[in-house]
Amino acid sequence: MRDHKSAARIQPITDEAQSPDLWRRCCPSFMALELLDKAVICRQGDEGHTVFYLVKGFVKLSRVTVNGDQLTTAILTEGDVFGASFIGTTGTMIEDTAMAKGPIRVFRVKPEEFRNLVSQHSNIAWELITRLTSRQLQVYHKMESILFKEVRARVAETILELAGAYGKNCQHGYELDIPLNQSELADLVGASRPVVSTILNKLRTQDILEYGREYICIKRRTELERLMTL
Amino acid sequence: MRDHKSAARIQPITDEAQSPDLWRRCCPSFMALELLDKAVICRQGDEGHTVFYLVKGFVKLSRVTVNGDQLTTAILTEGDVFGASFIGTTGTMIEDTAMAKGPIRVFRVKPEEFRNLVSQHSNIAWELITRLTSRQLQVYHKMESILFKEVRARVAETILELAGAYGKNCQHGYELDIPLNQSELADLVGASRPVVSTILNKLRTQDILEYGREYICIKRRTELERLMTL
DNA sequence: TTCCAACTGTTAGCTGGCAAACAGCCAGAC
DNA sequence: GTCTGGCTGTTTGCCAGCTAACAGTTGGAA
Repeated sequence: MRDHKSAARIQPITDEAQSPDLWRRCCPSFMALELLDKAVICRQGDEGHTVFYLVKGFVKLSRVTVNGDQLTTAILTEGDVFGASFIGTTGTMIEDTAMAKGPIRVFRVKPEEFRNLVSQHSNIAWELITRLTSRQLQVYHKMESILFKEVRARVAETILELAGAYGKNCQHGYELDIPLNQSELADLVGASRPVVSTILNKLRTQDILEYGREYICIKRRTELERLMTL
Repeated sequence: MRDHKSAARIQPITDEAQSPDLWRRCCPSFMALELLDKAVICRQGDEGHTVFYLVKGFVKLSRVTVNGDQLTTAILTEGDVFGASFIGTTGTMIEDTAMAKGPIRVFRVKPEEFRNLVSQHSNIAWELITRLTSRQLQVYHKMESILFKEVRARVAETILELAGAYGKNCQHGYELDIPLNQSELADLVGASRPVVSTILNKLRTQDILEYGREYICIKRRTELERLMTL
């Protein structure tokens, strides 16, 4: 079984794309923002006349369906782009609410200007393309899991994925860098909160995980990995 | 409810990207292929040292999970790119088998050369970016449906989506251009074949659909649309 | 210090859809 | 023609996970 996820997730960003000067040159409307945890960057339903480039930190993309069901589509990292789905250049609606998880730094520009930037810097264009492609793969993989694995496996998978990309060592083992509570985890996994809660609890009694209100820590990784495959 | 899918799906392709000469200039390995229905273009598990650009026709991307479950990830149209997920430029595995649905025309090049092409033609780069982004949106939407809608609604949705993008008028109403049998539809919907079969049957007796071995035809679109929203 | 809001834990009952299994049907091969 | 393989139609259990509902916890605000 390939684990492209944990491997592919964090790619080094070309320094070029991080340089405010570069952006400023192409984009009159350029602005760098520093935001705090839980800040809402853009909201589902807004007219998408802005492109955001995440320079540092994590952003959660989530949506609410017409029936009020909650779903988290993705957790973004450094180098990801979101906001306007610059499809037709014309005002498309934003599909997901973007919220800072922990403090973040983002660049903000207008879509037309972003297009300029990309057109004039082929390596930024290429980076964007590879990123979009790998996000693509991730989503397909997640769909596969949702369709064919049971919630227990998906919880394990999701936690490992988060740990792989955004984890750091702590005293027990490996702690997630992202503050997530159980409902949020459930939304991310695509399952109901009660089920996720029970699963986590069982994992704790088995000494595989340790967790509290807003953190999760992996104690026995290999066990988790075993669970992942149903 | 927005129907970005049927709307956004078919975008006119810039003629530029269609020109073999242009490709030939950047890509020594360039080759244009004409393939017949059911031809396999690349196979899940292959080393991905080729990029394909679909010039004309439809391509089905599907995969088999470790447990043998079948899943169709996408149906591609003119202008879509597939094959190597040119993430790390290095040999990544291909995740989905690509099969021609009906006769097709594709361009084939090496990933490095494709990168050249894209770097030297910013509007091709941009087109690719917008396409990837809109495919992104579609997948998220599909995930949402899988999680929160029942199979009946998903069947309706899928058929409408296919019709919107790839349909043409026929004597009864609106016929899908793509040859799909029930198992294939089931794989695309993310449901089991028996369930899909029963649903289709019921839709036929309700005079909403007409279908046969490899074709589907919508007779009462508005009814289908009503079903779509559960 | 107490109170409240937001989080976690747990149960009970219901149900959509799955797997398995089989029967009819059709189309092209021979 | 007739045979065979693949497609379609349908039924029967069965169960994972959902909703609803409630109880226990906890941490910060007042």
